[in-house]
Amino acid sequence: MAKYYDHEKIEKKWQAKWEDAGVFKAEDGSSKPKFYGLVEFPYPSGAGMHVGHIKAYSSIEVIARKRRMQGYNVLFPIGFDSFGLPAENYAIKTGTHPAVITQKNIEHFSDQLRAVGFSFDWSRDIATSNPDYYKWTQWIFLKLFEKGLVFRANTLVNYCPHCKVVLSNEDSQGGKCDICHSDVVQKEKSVWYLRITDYADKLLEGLETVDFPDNVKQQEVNWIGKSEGAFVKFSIKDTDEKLEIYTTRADTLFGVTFMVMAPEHPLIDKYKDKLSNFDEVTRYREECAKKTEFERTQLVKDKTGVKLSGISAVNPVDGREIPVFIADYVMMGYGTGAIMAVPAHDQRDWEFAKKFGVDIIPVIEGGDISVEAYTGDGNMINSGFLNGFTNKKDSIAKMLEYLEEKGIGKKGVQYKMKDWAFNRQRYWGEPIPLIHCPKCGVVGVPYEELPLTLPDVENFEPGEDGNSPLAKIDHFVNCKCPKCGGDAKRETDTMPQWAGSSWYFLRFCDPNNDKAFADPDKLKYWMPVDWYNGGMEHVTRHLIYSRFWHRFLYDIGVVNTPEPYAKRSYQGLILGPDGDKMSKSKGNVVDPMDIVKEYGADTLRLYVLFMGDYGAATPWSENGVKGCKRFIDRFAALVDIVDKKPGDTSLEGSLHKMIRKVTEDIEQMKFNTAVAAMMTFINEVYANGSVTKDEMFVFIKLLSPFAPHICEELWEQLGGDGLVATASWPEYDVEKTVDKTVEIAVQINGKLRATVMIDKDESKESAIAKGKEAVADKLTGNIIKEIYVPGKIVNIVMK
RNA sequence: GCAGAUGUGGCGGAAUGGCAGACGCAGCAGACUCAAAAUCUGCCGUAGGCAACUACAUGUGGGUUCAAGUCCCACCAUCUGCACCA
Repeated sequence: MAKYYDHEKIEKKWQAKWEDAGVFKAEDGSSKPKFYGLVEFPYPSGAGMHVGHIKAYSSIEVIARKRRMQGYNVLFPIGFDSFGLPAENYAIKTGTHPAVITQKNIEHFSDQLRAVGFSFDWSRDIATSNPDYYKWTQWIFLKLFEKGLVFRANTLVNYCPHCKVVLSNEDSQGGKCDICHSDVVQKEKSVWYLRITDYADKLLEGLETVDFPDNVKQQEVNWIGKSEGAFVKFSIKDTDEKLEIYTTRADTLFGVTFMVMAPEHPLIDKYKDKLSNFDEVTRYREECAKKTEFERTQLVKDKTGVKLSGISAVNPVDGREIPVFIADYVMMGYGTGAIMAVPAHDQRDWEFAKKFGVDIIPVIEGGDISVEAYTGDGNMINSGFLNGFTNKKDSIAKMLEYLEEKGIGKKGVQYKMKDWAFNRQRYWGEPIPLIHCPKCGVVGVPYEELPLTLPDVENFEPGEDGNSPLAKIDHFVNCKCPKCGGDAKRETDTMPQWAGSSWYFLRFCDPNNDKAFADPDKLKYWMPVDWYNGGMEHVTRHLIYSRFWHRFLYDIGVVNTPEPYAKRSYQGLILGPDGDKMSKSKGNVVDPMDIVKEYGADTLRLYVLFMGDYGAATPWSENGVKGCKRFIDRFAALVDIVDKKPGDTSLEGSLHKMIRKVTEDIEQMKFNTAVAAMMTFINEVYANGSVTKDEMFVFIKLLSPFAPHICEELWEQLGGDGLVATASWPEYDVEKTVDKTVEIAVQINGKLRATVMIDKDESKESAIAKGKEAVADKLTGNIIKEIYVPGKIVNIVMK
């Protein structure tokens, strides 16, 4: 069909025309209604774009183009998340500065994005590694520091021995380093944290106000992992020490028969002199320290532990003396790092008690505790003042009342989410703007000195001691304390990859501002993001982090909405043609640029949206691509039959049905059925042998968000006004989407027996009569019931 | 273990409780061609039948209903996330 168009030529032609006309430029403060559509900006990797990018961007692309045609002032920006390890690793290997390779990759990526014809507003292009940008990342960090949300702690952290970096929980899911996938180990380190747990409740509450898919919300709720319970203090016999635990079942206190501390619990060293088996305890603790978190949690195995011989605890409600153990099934990182064990009603405690021969006292009636722990509801027994309570809500409330009255316990809340480990011992990231002064402690870099720029270095390799490469740059490290003027040293760690992307959507509102991260009026006009599409893999990372930063900025009064994203959607993975995840090692990676070259950008865009349910993982099919190409060719060839039958109105109903279907399906991200509706229409046009020019204009408009280049070309050929990109979205007439006569099914006892044509307004009686006539020979029994569903079905129930 | 999702032809997938399989791919047959590709036309869930038609079919087993892929109960399988969370 090359006789109709040359895709390479027309794509370049129209991309240039759009650029010249500036049709995708968002207008600040326009009186039109605004629409802010956002896609997750890419990390500009050397490999260039992946088909996954195309799918992720095409959805909001279609919506943005449709919104423009519907009269909205649309902000659809793009930029680059350009700090990160791959550029740095490449720099280590080749000696090229990360800034150089990053710039090259950004240009390459930009060219590719333009070649696909995405309607981004390129005038708002940003890069997180640009000092004009990270100046404001540092500014926000200093605000967090000022408000006490930055703290330093010496703790066990996730550490990747291969990358030589500290990782956040989010970056070490499953015990594997997110960057190199090697095993993460636990290491004692002094690290900077952001107090994201202070925002746990706000992040939970915010979820109730936004339009996110339920599974996305649920995953965030689980990740935050709020649990309500109580902190209870147990005395250690013959000492003044108290051992505090966290429990969600304070009402089972009478069933506590032992306690367990995490092997890392700091109190253990205090008991050194009292312990008769300190050597054994030490050996066990060393054993545990060697294990990775993965080994410790992933392998559900036999309970291990050691009894602390020589000390015992006292049950605060009945004074019973109970043994204390250390065991690695208790984690230092959750609650207080110690638990009260109720073996009768907790399976883990039950297993431990069986193995170590500890008493099991039931306090809730039910189950068979000789077989397993009973975790259901029941009457309280063996529980002093709680005896006779029948539901856990009441018994917990009563126990809490008692604990608070006696001063031995109080209500408490715990989260699974941990504070955000925020420093990396790496070069290619935002320098953390803090100064260590021997006199004043930690002091923030003064705002007027921002950006604190990355100094040039010779060697990008992290130090063997786990120090950042910046630590070797004396002129960077040595500085004066802004408070006292004395000699001081700069923090040499950099921020994690996630910092720059935690607020980039704000910068798009005003990307060139050098007085503020964005002008308040512009923020007020554009925010919140109306529709944000991205990957499921970012739900517990980027999405949480950016919501946290944004909420903080709201609390200090510099942004105007508590939540940054009004609506979130996600795309399903594109799998390789073999149905496996695309990966270089499997050799099943499809390069989108090969598709653009061979079939054209329009075909690629159409295919990624047509290939399947947008939210589901779908394998790539080259034949499917060809099918989309065939459709576009058939579409282009329609010019031959425009007005073949002048004044022909036979397609009117089909046309309005298509407008309706495409208009509605796009809003629900049902792109595959929207495209199918257009394919159905084109089949009808060819069957009809003619299409009017006005019908073609409508068809071109509907297809233009998906396949904009060929649509502009045909629009021009047929003499359309201006650009399709700025034409108005077609309206449909509901009346015209309804057929005057319809074929309905005639069933006997729910089974299809015939079909019959009736008028759309046919009366019930008449429809049933026509139905009966069609199946007259089969009406052999007594008719019990006759059902008519207007325009759908006649069902005759016979005995 | 917990949370969420999914299960429909050879494949990707459609179906506000109302004719299951839209649309696309692949396949088969035909037209055009010296031929192939491209293009066009027709067929295309399974079984039986020349056919009209009939029976069976949406992971399995029950149920509700005039009517179930869709709703309810139980189970199986797969995927994703979290996971000794006290």
